[in-house]
Amino acid sequence: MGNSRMTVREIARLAGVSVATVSRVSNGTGQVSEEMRRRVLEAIEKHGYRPDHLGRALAAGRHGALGLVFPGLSGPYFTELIQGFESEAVGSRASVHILCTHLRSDSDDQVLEMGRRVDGVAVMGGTIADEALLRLAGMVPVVVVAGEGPGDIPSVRADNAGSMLALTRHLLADHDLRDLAFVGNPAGSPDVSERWAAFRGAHHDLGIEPPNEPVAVSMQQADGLLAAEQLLGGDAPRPAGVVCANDEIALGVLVGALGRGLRVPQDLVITGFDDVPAAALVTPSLTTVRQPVRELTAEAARLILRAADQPGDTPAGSLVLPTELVLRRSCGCPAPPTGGTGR
Amino acid sequence: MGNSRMTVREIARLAGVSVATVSRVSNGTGQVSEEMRRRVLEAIEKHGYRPDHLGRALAAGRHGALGLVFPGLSGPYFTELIQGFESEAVGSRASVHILCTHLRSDSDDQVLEMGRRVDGVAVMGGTIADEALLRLAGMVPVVVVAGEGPGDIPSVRADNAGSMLALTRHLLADHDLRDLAFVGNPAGSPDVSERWAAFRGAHHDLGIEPPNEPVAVSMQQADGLLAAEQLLGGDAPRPAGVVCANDEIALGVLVGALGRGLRVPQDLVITGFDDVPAAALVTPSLTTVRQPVRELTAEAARLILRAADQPGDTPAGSLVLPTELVLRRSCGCPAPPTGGTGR
DNA sequence: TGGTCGCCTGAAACCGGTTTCTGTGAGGCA
DNA sequence: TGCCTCACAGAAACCGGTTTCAGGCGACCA
Repeated sequence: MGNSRMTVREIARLAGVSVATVSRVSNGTGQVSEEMRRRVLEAIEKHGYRPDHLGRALAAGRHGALGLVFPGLSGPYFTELIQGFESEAVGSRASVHILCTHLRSDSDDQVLEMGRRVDGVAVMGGTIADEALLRLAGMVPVVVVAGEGPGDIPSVRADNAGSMLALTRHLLADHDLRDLAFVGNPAGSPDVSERWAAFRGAHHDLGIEPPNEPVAVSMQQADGLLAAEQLLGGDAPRPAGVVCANDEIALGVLVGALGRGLRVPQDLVITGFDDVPAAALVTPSLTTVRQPVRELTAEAARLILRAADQPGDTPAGSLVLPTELVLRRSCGCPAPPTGGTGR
Repeated sequence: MGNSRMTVREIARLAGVSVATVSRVSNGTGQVSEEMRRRVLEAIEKHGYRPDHLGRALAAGRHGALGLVFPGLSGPYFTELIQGFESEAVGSRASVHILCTHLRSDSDDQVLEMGRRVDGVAVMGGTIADEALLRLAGMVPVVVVAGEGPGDIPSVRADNAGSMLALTRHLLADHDLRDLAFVGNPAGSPDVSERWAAFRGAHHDLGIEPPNEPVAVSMQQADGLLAAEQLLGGDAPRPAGVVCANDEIALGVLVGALGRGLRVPQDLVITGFDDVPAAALVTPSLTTVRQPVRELTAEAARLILRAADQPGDTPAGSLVLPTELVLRRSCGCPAPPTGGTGR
């Protein structure tokens, strides 16, 4: 028993019924007499039959699968994105296809190929060319996550600008800091681009000259350590504060600063973005911006599933999820009143 | 043009040929005259036809997809695993389905469902019940990654014991340390279980009494911070060294120790496992064990693809990839001679 | 000129399901 | 008793490809 080679016709033969009846029983659709149902269920049970996914998908005209495209996996941000997406998709009985485009020359082709295997795709902003994105959107529903798509492709993003504006203003105005550095590569992702723009914007609002160039590094802790080396290792005067594009970089800068004997925040202020779990636990705890990362892709999955269900529906436009400034010790603020974890 | 609703029959009608000819041309199989080929290619080009994946998969009896099952995503270790798998699979034109079983009650069912959608599955050790694993192996080729499967299911693992034995012996014998703590939950994964066993084994080999209990926490940096709190925060005498189940925990402990004003390695020795990029860059640089994480899943993908190609083939047995002890500053060793990154 | 061989083509079967459509028998009502 | 309705079962079409199989036709050979 339990052979997976069973087909609906084989079960029909064994149960002495037609394939239509087997299909009806196994799907719970249509009218089937008690006697027939019993015979079919018995045969199904006895031989461990489970309908083949391909046959079913072909007949239904839908794959029962969702795609997720991202540049490459780096750090907790991406794992949260994946888990948010996966959780929502599996909840709707859809499987999840992933595609890392990073360092792959034919990624646009790969994405189009994915478009023929799934019912819809979520694409991280800035991952593939606009032209490929538009062609993809011509085959299946597409949602851009953490970025904006061309045309009327809907998107789900976090409010980068609002909180980064508030954070930078807090450092400049409330803590009266000057000479802030920004660590992160605006060309690397739409998110960082928005954060860098808001960082500069806050300076301009207050009539302060912002730095001309960011310290353009990638988004992992190791990159933060490299940035620390660059900012703190030489003979150049060190900045008063380092605004990092994400928490991982910030943790790297923090470790680099502590390893050099600097006191944070007295000698150097450091801030992050994302509010990863470690941010609340390091000493000093990290001032950062909390964003609903999982919710980003979960919402994208919901949009895709809805669009796949109702082909004629109009795209949902762009959705911006709120973020929240989380003030902790590393910017010079006193420890939060209770517990101090901020979570 | 470019309508994705085109079918092989439609193209055949437009080109004035049979569906068999269209299929032959689009696949490059069989013999087709130049004239026919030209007409078919013209129609394909003109209408942007690309064969539907479901129909093709159904006819071929293979999905062109591989599955990867893991408990949940935490940290760089898992992202490396995914990327190793994805890279190898996409290179063979197979798409990648992922499934996070973490905190999901029906994960065994989900895994079996995945078994009907892919040509083979790689499952992280300790992720699903043995019984479900055996049933899955009855439907498609299965490889266990970082662990051992029941029955004769092949597996790909890193040599945890060898390097952890060497590392612990190094701390006990070469640095003459006593009272080492182990941070990590052996019940959480086969990897940690093996490392904990080897940690104790090295003690026994040298006639030293190991600690009875590990500091059982999860595998992320935040958990290392919690472990630091537990080990260094109270009034109890602090250990001479902390052997961590992975680098992330170790970095957490390191940050916790530095944040408390301790000097590493003078006041406290810390070691990790994995050799993540940040390990070489922190101050002090982290003594750890390098393991070929991407290679683990890449090898698993290759095994699966091979098994899917040759159904009668015997399973490959278990494969143990070598690991390497990387001695840096955090155990008390002098800085490596050149550059010091160890990479 | 007749026979054989080989190249090329298309009709049809097949992969494994779902769904429509037709038909049959039983039961209710006049 | 005759007619109508309704519940239920099965044959067949369908989803979109691939592949087998049989046959047509031209070339080559005797």
